[in-house]
Amino acid sequence: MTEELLLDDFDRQILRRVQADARATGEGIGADIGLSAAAVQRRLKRLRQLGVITAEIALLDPAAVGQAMAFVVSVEMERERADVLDAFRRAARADPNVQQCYYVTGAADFVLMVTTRDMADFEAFSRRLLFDNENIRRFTTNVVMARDKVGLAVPV
Amino acid sequence: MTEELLLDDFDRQILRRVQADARATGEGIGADIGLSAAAVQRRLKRLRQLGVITAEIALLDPAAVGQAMAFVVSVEMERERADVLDAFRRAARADPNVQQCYYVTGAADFVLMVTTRDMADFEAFSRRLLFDNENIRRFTTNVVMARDKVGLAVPV
DNA sequence: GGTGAAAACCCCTGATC
DNA sequence: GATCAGGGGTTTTCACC
Repeated sequence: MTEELLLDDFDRQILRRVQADARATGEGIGADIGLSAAAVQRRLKRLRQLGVITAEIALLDPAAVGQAMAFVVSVEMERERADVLDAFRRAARADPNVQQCYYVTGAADFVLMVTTRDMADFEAFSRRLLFDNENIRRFTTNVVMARDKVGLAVPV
Repeated sequence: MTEELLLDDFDRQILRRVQADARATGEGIGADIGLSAAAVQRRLKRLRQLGVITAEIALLDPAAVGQAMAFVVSVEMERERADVLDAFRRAARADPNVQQCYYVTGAADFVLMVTTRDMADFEAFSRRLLFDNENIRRFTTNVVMARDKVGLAVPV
């Protein structure tokens, strides 16, 4: 289990900041929270090494790169055998149209966030990952009409 | 509508790279795709100005900051009146435990990705946003047991 | 329009206190 | 944690295609 007690208030303020803007400078952050630029950088380095910061990435406007459509797909497997679940996991993980894959409790076994260029692209995707899969009992698709809030930021 | 034709192959390669690592240097990227560091930086600047790159952010390990639990919540509204939908939208957007909120077609009206510290935290959240809301007909919650793939990267 | 090369600038890094 | 010096990355300018 990862420890949370390794973070003090400065760390949390830094994390809040870089969660919104990974390009914020040590000097800018330090000026706001009352730390020198070097101290902020030292803490950032530590937070990366500890694995608290897992990645720093660029977010793209899906429409701008031609990925206009998004879908929420709930998948119910035929039976919950470990090898069957793992096989689906791997396939979902490897599929470029799958943005997110969650293994969940409840009626569904998996919930996927999928982005595609258009409807034809989604049909190709669903055939590839869903229809041609004997182990899937059923799946339901919700078409995303509006992405009201999209982020991976976590309250800290 | 945002145009996609403004991107050439160099742009797409750069986008692919920074989607995985926003701290990649212009020199490193340029070496891989056959461009000078300056050219890469020029293109990155343009991609930011065009809004193709909407943000550069740090991703945190939820467990490391004490946000161990995640939920997929499907919400069905009592009736689809624009003002009712907008009110829910705003509330979801403002809630720190709501990572993502999608307005969708199908049985559900909204799908939310929610993270919380623990079950008590989720109960407080659901009371706050869901139970105390006259306009919600019903909602279903799926507890996330494993985050198999989590990202916002888009195929480009 | 685009690029590559070099200088200036800024930021990060490491050593020292 | 702060300060300062050194190295590296980014940004700008410039000449060129």
